[in-house]
Amino acid sequence: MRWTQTFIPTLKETPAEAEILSHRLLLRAGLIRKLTGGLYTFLPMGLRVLQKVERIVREEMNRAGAIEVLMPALQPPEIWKQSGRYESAQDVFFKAHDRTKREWILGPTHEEVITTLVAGEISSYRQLPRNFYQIQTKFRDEIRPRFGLMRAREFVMKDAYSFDVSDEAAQVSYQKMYDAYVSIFRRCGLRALPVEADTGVMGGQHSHEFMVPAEVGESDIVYNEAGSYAANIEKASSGLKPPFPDPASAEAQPAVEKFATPDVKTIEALAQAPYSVPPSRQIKTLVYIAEDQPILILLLGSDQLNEAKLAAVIGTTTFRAASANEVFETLGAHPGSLGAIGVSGPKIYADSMLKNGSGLTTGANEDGFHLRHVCVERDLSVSEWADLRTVKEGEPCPVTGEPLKLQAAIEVGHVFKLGTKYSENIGALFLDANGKQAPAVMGCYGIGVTRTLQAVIEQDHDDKGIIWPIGIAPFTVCVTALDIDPGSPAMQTAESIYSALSDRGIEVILDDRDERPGVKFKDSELLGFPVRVAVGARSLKENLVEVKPRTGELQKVSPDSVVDVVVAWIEAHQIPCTP
RNA sequence: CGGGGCGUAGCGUAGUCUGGCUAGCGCGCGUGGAUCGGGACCACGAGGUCGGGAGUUCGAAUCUCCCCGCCCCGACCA
Repeated sequence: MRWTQTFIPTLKETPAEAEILSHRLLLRAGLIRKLTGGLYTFLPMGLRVLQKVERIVREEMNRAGAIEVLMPALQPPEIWKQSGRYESAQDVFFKAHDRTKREWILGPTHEEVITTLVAGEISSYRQLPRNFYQIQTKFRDEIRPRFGLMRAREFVMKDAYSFDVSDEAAQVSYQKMYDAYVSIFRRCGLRALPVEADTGVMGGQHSHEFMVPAEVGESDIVYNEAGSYAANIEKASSGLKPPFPDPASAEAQPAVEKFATPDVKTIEALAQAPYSVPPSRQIKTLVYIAEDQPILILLLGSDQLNEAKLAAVIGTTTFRAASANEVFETLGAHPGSLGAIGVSGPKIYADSMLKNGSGLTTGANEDGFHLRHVCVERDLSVSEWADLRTVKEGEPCPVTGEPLKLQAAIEVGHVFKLGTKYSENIGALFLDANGKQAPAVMGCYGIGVTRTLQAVIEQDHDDKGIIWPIGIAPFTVCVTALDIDPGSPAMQTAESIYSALSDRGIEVILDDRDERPGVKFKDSELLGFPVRVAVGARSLKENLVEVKPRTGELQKVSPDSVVDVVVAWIEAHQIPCTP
């Protein structure tokens, strides 16, 4: 490819619309352009990278035995009603209407479509297992598109769906995908960490997310140094023991005592003099409305509620924090003086850290008053104990006991063990060896392809620009001709190096623009080509050209040997298909 | 949806508070010159519904109201 024959609109200045580095570089390097918020055009260089990531995904999916299909982007609402997700997924739908006003859904995901297909085509255990995948554009009405490709209204996703005869078989399919994902991200040069994840709205039983540690990441992961434990913060638990070891001592505690706390509205205020009750000796009482019913959640004052854990415990995702009015209706006091003592109506969920708790302080359900000397088991009627708190950095790992690390990360992939929810609702049933009908056991596996591309940039760049790994760089080598006069030795040499590298199967771009050397060098660094070969009169006088790996040392070699040098460098630095 | 910020040429911006003549600058773009190994230089030039609409005023980029869009923080996800 010749630079002048393609379209690479690089930007010297940073567009105001981009906040994070990877987004800026996507724009500046001329990889993408915005149409409007959350919608982007892939320009030639961006498209090449996208296609390379897709190629790696295809190779690894095929290798893992998955079968490629392509499903419609437009979907009928009926299948969503059938799976039972029509209502719960409302918020993410982009909808379209045809001339008869009939409603259509632009697919945010494809469980319903694939399960409908399988329901019609698969009827025997002899046809299983099967794993279908596609690379498709998904549409989601994001609350807030942001960070360029990171969270867009429309994005390219690889999604795979496995169908198995049993849980055990499904576990095998799951593991194959898990392993394929490890390979895919490794080959993209991404340091993606598999972490235990919450299943959220997918309603699955078991799941891992593939996370790329990055400051701009939208979720937090928790892990230990040894690498034996890693989980999404929503799922993470710690090895922390409740601070109240001895249940017997509770009986020896003094009776509950009410005391005045005028103007105290927060945990922090109660921790100050004259009260001086440390947060870890307070009970935090939260009021939530779950499926229209108020519930109470009790935590240590020093802990934060983890809503994903709460969802798992109460078995629904339709809940929210109660409004100040609802709180008052429920408990007769305003936030700041809330407690669960004497409360009988709402269910009370208590975090395990409160187990055997004594000598605690809580709100009196009377504005301006608190209660002290509270013993949890003695004074409170807890409906259910559970792990409801959010893990904090430095707490002991549940596996090894070493201090946990906390890190922001970008989710690039997610694997779920789904079970039979969709196959049952949509009727993806098969006959087993005994002639008995059973729903296929499913798994689903997603990779944000466009997001992965951006995550690579976010992970590997410097002040000059992008640093692509060889496997997904738009071109592997950039031959920079410092003199483009067709008769000049520099251009002739550049041309012959360009053809020779192309003949060796190397993807090479020849910078044949009528630009000053500085411009060409800056652009090749901004675009992040792994190797640059500069050909100019100055070096050529000594019969030399310059080989400069994007992140390595400049090397002067003869034009005759440059192809071998470059090929050898590539072979030494590319990421192999298998580790 | 709540909170904050912004909208002036392809891009980055000054001017807006405190209304006043042909709306200024840098990059990029065009022509010419000089130069020819790190976004260099000189000259000339093209390019603007000042996000849109309504209003106030002798006069609006500037003040008022309504609308639209974008960016950032929170709830959502690949």
